[in-house]
Amino acid sequence: ASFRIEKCERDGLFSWMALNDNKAGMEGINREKINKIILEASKGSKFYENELKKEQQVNQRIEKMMLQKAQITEQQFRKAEGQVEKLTADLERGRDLGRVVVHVDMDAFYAAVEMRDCPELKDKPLGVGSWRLLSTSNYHARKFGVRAAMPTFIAKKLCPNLIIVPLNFDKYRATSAEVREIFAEYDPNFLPMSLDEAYLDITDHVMHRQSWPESMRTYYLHSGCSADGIRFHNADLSLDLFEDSPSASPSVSGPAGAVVFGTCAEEAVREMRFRIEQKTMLTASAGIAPNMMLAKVCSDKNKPNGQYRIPAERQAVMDFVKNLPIRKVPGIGKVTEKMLSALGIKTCAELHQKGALLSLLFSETSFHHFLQISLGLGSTHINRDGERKSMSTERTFAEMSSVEEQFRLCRELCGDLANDLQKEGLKGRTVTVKLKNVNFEVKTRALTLSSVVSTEEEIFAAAKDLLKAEIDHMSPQPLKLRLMGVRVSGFVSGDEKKSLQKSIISFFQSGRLESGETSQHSGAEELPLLQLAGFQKDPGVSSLDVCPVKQEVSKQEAGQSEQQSFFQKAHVRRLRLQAEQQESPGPSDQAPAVEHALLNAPRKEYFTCPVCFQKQEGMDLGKFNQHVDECLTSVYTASWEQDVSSCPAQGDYIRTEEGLHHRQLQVTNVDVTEPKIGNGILHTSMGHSSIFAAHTMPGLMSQTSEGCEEKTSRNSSDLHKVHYCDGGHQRTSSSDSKFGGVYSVEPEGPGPGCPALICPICNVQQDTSDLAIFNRHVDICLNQGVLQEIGQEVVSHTPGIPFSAGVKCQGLSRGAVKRIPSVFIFILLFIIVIVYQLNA
DNA sequence: GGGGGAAGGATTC
DNA sequence: TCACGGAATCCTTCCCCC
Repeated sequence: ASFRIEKCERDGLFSWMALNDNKAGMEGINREKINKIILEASKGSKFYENELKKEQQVNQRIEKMMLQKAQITEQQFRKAEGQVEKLTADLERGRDLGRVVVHVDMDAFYAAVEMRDCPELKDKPLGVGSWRLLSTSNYHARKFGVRAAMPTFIAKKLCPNLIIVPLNFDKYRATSAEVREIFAEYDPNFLPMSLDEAYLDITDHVMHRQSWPESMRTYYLHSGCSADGIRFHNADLSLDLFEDSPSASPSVSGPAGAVVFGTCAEEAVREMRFRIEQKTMLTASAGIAPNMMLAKVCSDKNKPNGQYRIPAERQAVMDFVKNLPIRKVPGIGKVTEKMLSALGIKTCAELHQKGALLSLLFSETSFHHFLQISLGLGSTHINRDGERKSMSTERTFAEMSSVEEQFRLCRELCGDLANDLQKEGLKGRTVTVKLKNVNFEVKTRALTLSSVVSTEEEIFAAAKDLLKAEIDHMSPQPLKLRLMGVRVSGFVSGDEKKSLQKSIISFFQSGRLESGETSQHSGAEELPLLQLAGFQKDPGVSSLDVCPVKQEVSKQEAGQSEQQSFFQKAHVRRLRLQAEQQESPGPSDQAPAVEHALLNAPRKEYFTCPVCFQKQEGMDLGKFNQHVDECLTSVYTASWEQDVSSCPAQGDYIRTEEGLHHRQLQVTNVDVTEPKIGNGILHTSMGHSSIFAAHTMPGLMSQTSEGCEEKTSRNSSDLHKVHYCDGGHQRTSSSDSKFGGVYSVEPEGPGPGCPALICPICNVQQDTSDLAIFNRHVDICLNQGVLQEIGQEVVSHTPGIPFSAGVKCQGLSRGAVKRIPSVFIFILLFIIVIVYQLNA
């Protein structure tokens, strides 16, 4: 390593590690001296080694790019030039100079707040952050080369007198709120980018301002009192405000220090900055331009405490952009800078000159971006409605090799993330685990689930499998980590949420992992019958968890979760029994008794009856089953008394969590004494439409109403397509459903006011209004599917990992089907009840 | 070939 | 103090499946 470093030093390749002085307040500093100190301090560290590695990777990319460049023919180049010309003309046509966009950035925000609240710090070099890393520094410290995101030990080497102040986000948030109040007066829809910066579109404000009387543009200098009670006079602070543009200075007059601002955009921004300073004692810088990209660059131009405006004219924009270093443009970091630099591009003008070359060497997206920059184009519409795409939490720590600690931390992170997600009411489908080893190498491992997740258990169920996979991958070497993070992304949109609420299928599948997890040994290969019954994969249980896992019952999760809890608990019981019966296979080599201990945090337990929805506490599974049987019997008995030959009518009631509902539930042809699968079809009537919940079992051919066949294979990921009817028009949708879909049938067909009888299994309309005949047909369909399914081995084990929920059902005869436990009837009932609930 | 997922990387504050 | 963050977004590349 030392040889490599020496070689690099010789070759002068340290620009990669050198100080990034692309920051206000760092002009005119002794770069050479500072870089030498940084280099000496960094040399030999793991971080440094990793940085060198990264730099070499970029160098390889550049070499590859140069090879590509060498192979470009004259003809290709001419063609590219033509395309660039055409695209440039298109972009020019779309140029919009009509908006007045402002980017406001508070100067050294955290440091400025600390200095304001502790004036003794005002003239001293200050760093704000931890003893590991600085978040920012004041302008005194910047003169020494101390800047944001610098490790504190290096900052101390650069500036031994540096004072370190810890972060105090509550204070920054409070100040930020004050500033935002002012922003809102200029643009109620301003876009905050962080605590200290925001974009505003003041086009409307400036327009209205033209007719404002002077009194509305007059503000007063006043004395104030800082947070710690020290008196100050803002007149001192505000002097700088008017220095950058004397010609446009507002007039200060009168004994009270009245300041009158003008009507143009620059005056409006100056007024805004004045008010910010008066209110918070902090200065802000601003950029005014026709688009966001330029406004951002401008706000840095006269930092600190200054502003800059690019007039809304094409030539002014082009003049500004001409000599602008590409590194100043947001979005161009050190990698892009280095790559472009290798092509001889350092300014935006050069970026445009080499447009043809760039179009041949970079992706279309990148090239378009470059071209826009070179023309001084950017977004003129401030998008305030952007939805969050992901949420994550991560933590850096001292080296961690213990599997026990790693799993514990993983669970903690999942818990933290779950809290954050729940605060914003978000549920996502993809769980990503981020790991950084002690060599600073970062790995991410992601898993996209079939249903959305948001609770600690659900997230942890996926995250720990991902973590486990990495631990196993490293085995027998320990996984030495310095950072772990968990991210949830793939949030459902508003529409999807609605559809999810409606979908009983996804309801059942909550917490169940997709096929991809199979390879992660996560126990996706559960018994389909159990899946159908809602015996979903316990989010806290993977194939690793042979020990019983208790379920946490969140009080916040009403309704659905309560119903889920029964199945989860029953599943847990099943796991427990299985575990007791089997020889304990023990945890996998690394993982753990510890992991089990972690997973087995004590939790409150109770069952919720899926029939009467009453909470059943203090019962063991036997007693609870007895209760469910009794409930079922009473439902069956009641349903026998109904006239099964008439069309479903409204008028019956069903009990749900919310109470009794005016809905009908019919159960026909059910043999109470000997429940038989498929021997009963359940009808639900929802006014003008009937809802049938249908399941498509693995290996079953389901037929759509248009006669097309959708093959469903054993691979659950193949079961995405759901065909369903909607107002007579069949649609195909990609859905979470693994079992099938929800069939909505218009009340046309056999009789007025009666729904057409469409078999929910084969999806073919039946030419009868006789429910008994129809039921017989569905029985046959259902039995065929079930027989096909259970004729196969429905539970597969991950080799070497006994999955305790596994129940083998092989080679069952038709007779055996008739003796399938009451659970199946019970499952069907449950489906119906849920359908009612959701539609109620 | 297109779409989607996974993984890694660049960039910003 | 012997040491380099956390959160979010977007992009690219690779791979698999249809």
